[in-house]
Amino acid sequence: MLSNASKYAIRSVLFLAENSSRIQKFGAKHIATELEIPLHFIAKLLQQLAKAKVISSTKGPRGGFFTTEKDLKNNVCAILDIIEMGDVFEPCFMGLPRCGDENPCPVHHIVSPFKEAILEKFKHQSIAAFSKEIEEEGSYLSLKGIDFGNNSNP
Amino acid sequence: MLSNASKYAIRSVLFLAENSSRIQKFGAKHIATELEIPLHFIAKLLQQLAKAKVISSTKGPRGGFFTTEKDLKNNVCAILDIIEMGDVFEPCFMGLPRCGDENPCPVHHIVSPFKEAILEKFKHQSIAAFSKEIEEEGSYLSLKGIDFGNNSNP
DNA sequence: ACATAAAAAGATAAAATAGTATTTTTTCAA
DNA sequence: TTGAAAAAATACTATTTTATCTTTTTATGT
Repeated sequence: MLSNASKYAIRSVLFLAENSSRIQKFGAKHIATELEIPLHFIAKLLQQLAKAKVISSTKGPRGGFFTTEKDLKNNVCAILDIIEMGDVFEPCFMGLPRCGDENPCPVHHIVSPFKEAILEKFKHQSIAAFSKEIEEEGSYLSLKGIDFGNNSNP
Repeated sequence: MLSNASKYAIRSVLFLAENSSRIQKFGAKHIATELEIPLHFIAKLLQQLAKAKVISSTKGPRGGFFTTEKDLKNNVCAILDIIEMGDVFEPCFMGLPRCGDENPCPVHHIVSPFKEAILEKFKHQSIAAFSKEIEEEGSYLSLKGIDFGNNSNP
């Protein structure tokens, strides 16, 4: 549903939202290491996002990527608009050309509410709010180096 | 989430479930036209499915693909097992390597119930039952030639 | 001014997915 | 028993996605 590019981009922006500021920037290398994603791949994505003003960046020594208050007013869809072309959630799960409420595919009534829920979040919830929710919920952008000590895998 | 190959395969099998029998077979060409999918592509997929005994086929004149009572006892996951490699629904929506209930990604609690619902259907509902449901619900495998007469597009 | 750190830009390569074409084999029916 | 219809098998091409590498530009601290 989401391409790797989108997943990487979203996680990176949310990472910046949680950790960066005008005086606390992060290089592509740092982000790549932190989120365990390919350096050059994420670098290009971050550049696209910066160019489109979804995030901010400065060149040179002590430069890097960061988010401003204004950046945080964006939502996840703003990211997807840059990375993907066309609506990611538009196409029918079963591949029917004109699947919709009136002429549904066999799983339309299962897929449709899910799409709405995720779209609601991505479209109407600011990056700032999304980021805050992540903290409150205790969910993760990266599991790097985290050992939850579940003895299921010795 | 599903590849085009999977979507084509599922729709084709459900089409056969609804329309075919031991004495009513369909050639790849017919199915391709009916479901508006590429002929040679679906032909290859149908061959794979027939080889794996998910559907049946006979060569020669009056031959074609069809489903037997036994075939209909399969479920959609049997199709996916042939076409895709690895679990289609396993990977995390956000791309976290070990996302799960204990260490969730930021959208885990939205995605998880959806995956369970669709997996329940694909895993535990027979093709026969799926097909029956399609008839009862009035949902579609193809919208070819169907004009719903909504005046939104004149 | 100069060396350096970092982003920006561009070129290219590898892999996966999607789709096409051709040939061979099987089977039915005349 | 032979011709044709259809699946089966094989080989190939194209496109998209993913990933890497190289060079250029910009800003900063000394």
